[in-house]
Amino acid sequence: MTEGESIVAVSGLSKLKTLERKSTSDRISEDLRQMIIEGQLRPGEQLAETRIAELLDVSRAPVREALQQLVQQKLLVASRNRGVSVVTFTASDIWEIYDARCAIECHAASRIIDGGPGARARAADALRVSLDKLSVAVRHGAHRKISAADLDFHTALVTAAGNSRLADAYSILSAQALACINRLEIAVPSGDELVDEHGVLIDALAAGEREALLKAISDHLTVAASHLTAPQSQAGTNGKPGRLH
Amino acid sequence: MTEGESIVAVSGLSKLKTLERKSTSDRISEDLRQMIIEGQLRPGEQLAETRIAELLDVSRAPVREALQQLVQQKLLVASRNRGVSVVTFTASDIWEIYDARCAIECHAASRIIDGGPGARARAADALRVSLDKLSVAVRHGAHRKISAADLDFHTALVTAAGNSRLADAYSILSAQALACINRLEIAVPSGDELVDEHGVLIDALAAGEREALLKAISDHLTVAASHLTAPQSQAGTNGKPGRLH
DNA sequence: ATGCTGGCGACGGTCGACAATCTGCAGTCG
DNA sequence: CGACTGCAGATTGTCGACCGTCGCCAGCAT
Repeated sequence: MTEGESIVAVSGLSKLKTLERKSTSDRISEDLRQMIIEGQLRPGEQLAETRIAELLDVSRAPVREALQQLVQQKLLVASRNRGVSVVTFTASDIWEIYDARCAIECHAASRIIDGGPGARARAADALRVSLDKLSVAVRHGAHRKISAADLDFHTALVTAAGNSRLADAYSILSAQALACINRLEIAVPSGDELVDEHGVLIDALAAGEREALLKAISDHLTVAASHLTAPQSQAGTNGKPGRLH
Repeated sequence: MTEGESIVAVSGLSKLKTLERKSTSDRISEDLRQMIIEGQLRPGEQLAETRIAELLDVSRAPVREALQQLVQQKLLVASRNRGVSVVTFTASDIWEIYDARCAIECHAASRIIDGGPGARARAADALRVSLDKLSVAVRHGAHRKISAADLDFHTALVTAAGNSRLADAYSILSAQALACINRLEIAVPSGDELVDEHGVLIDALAAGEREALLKAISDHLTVAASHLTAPQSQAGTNGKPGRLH
């Protein structure tokens, strides 16, 4: 009160400020989301409310809310009176996801450039931090870590545009893309190549080269989608059809 | 079975195929959504689960699910242990919504043009149908009808791109935009002008003029956002701040 | 007079139980 | 022998009730 500083802050008690401020349903939702994204749940697998509830030793109500959240995030699909099951992605789903990502990322990048040199520099700095984490993950070698860092980079790009609604829409697409990637254990073409590709994006952004940046993002996503839709390395060049898993 | 035609279809019973296939929570959600969109609920108004439940003579469970859906659609905001309240839009919210709409609509338009002359023609036809409805609404004169028809036109544009995820993301933005428009009973600058502006979009689309189309969409949305954020006609030219309602 | 503390009312979060619905299989009729 | 009908099991949809938490306000101490 007296100096604009809370008494909690000056007495060093701020560390216990957050004592589990999450509802049960949110925790369940986040845990399940992570399991789906990391591919620990098979596509099409039925998730019975009762089973999850007694597995977690909670009532069905919070489980139900959690499942509903994930349905709205398009990670689960619900059938009336038949419960929910883990989403199954077709090749056209993947194209949709990456096309939508392209829409949001390109617009975000364009808006950052519109923001002037200062905004460009700030965004580039933030992206460099994400890129460092990505390169660390690449060196470490864990698939899940790499893909997560990859998507974090792109999320950072969208976040830098400062439009929370764009970021919200992107987070849904990001989760779906991660689920796709992690389900088919595709080795990234080359870890270093992945880092380089993202580095190119940062350079174009920092330089303010709009057209080059937009094309780089678009190409980057198109290539990624291609790898996901023709993964078996010898399955031929069938573009659209083919169900994954 | 025998000829690929269901016996239901050939016996003319298809009309009763859908007999109220909606869950209670979905009906509640849609009704509330409509009320919020049409501005029948004041911004910031508290919505107590108990009150709604006994008002509709149902249990709290389906009401709770409906409210959660609307929270995820960003039409309600939830505070822990304090229930939900109708969303309040600030001027920066409006800019966010219209910026995000611009991202999705421009990308959709671009993809339609990518689809070639056939796709352009189909999309233009669909949009002309929406434009007819809009002009009818304009002649009829009801504000709510006009704004709804306006958004339907843009939704048709996004739908024509054939990306369901893009369409889903757009529907959330569309609802928010409608809520903004209907809350402040802005008379559209001129009904005919509104129709003309959309007609220009169709022409550019049919002609396949990508750059002109993208610019037209962007300008169209920017102008609309400007009208929403400086509505009082004498409130000065303060761009960003200012809380609506 | 001002700030803290305790009680009070209200609301959401969670729970266990009942009812409606769907799926699969067995039984039966043509 | 095939197809329709009815039953059984399981799961979801819905309900009423309890408990913890939050915001407000009166009362008290300073």
